[in-house]
Amino acid sequence: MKTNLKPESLSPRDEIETVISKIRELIINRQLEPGDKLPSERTLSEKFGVSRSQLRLAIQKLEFYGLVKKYPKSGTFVSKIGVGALNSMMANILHLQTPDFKSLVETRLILETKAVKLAAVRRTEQQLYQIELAHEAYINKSINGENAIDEDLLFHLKLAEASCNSVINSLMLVITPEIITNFVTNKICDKTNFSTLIKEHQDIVNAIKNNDPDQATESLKIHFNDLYQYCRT
Amino acid sequence: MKTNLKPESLSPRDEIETVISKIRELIINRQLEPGDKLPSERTLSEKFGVSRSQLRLAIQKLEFYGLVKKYPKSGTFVSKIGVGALNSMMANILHLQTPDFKSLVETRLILETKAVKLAAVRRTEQQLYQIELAHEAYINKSINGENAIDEDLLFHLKLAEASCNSVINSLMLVITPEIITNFVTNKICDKTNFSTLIKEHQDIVNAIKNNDPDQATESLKIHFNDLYQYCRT
DNA sequence: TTAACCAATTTGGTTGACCAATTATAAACT
DNA sequence: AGTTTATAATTGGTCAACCAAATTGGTTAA
Repeated sequence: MKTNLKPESLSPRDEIETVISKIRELIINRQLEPGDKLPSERTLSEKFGVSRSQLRLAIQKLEFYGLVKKYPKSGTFVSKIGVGALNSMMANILHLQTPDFKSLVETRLILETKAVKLAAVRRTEQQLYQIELAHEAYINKSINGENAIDEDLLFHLKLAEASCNSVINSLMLVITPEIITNFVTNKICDKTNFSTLIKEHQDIVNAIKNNDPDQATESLKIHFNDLYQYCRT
Repeated sequence: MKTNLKPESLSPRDEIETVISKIRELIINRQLEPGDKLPSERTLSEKFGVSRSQLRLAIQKLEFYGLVKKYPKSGTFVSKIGVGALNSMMANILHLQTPDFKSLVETRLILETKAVKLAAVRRTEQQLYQIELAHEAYINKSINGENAIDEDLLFHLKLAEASCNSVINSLMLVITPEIITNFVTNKICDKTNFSTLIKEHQDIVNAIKNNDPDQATESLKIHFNDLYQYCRT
């Protein structure tokens, strides 16, 4: 039987969620409306019974999801979003699960498929050169029989850059490393031989060079065929 | 003529970028290899001439993009990604522009189009019910002539949830509020009358209900026709 | 009455000191 | 000599005090 001497003590992580829950209740109870200025950090930390640093972390998280907006030395304001949406989004944030590998891969496929399509239309000469450079580096490393996973990653990052869509590029930057690190453990790559992979890369490069978005999309789908299969299982 | 008495003083934002640049140089010069443990925060802050809090913020940013991994009370470690990729990603992070509105909308279209397609296949009965509930709320608010932008947003968030892809759902949560707030200023919505919008929503709901992914995709494209046009301009 | 200015207060941002968990080191016992 | 245990040093995490910018309210001069 646990004595549980300190029932009020929570881990910092839980404290952050507690703060978000409390702020959510304030909004639900209409004590805090969209557009309103939040009470000062000191006031809220005292009101919620947490330290100011923990409260700041909670607000930082809310700001990351765009639910509040901070103005330095001035105050923090609730975003001008409807109460229902605010409520739902906060519930989502509170229940956020750590992303599963399959969702990561699936999302990567979606984003990169669109990225190469856009790249074929929008790429600058400079970006095309960067892609070709990365492609050559991949070839040189690969023909020596060495593992060229680094060069492969770099090649795909350059594809995302050439989409000329800053959001796609950012999102790819966020989800790619997580995929790479899990890749090593899940052993999904190195199924085919390197010469096939080189040719698949070359097809993508050519399509982008020729400003052919449909061909670029098709070439990428072929290249990612294994990944597509994986997502269906 | 400016006297510039404190040439070394930078804004905190710039200090963070300075720290990332310095860490990047360490990696380029092979003084820090993938998988290595970084020097302690105190050591690095002294070495770089910044306060520990600023250094922590820089490392927090690197961790967000998956370039380093923190283990509490133990140390911070460089992710096991190739040097070339690390270098390129850090350069990307340093040059990250604040996302432009068109990229945001374009990415939202990509993600939500795929989300409804997946939702039509994977949605649970509970998720379908949530979507229908949000749809009815939208109708009830809309037929009174009131602005139902909140209910509309909620409806679309439920669609993303029903995709059963945690990453898509998270990304939608991140980019949606930013779009909404800019929507008000850019005045892209309220072009069509509410009865048309209700029917478009209804078509999406029906397609998801009937587990028809292609129809769901098509219905959403019709609904987002104005947005597609906007992205092409 | 109005506008401009100034001081006091409030704000988020920043810092150096402290904390507990972890790890490295060395001593001690078998 | 090898293993275990005790101890000291190092680590990232946390906190309360401090800082400068921004706001606010009142006062004064036009």
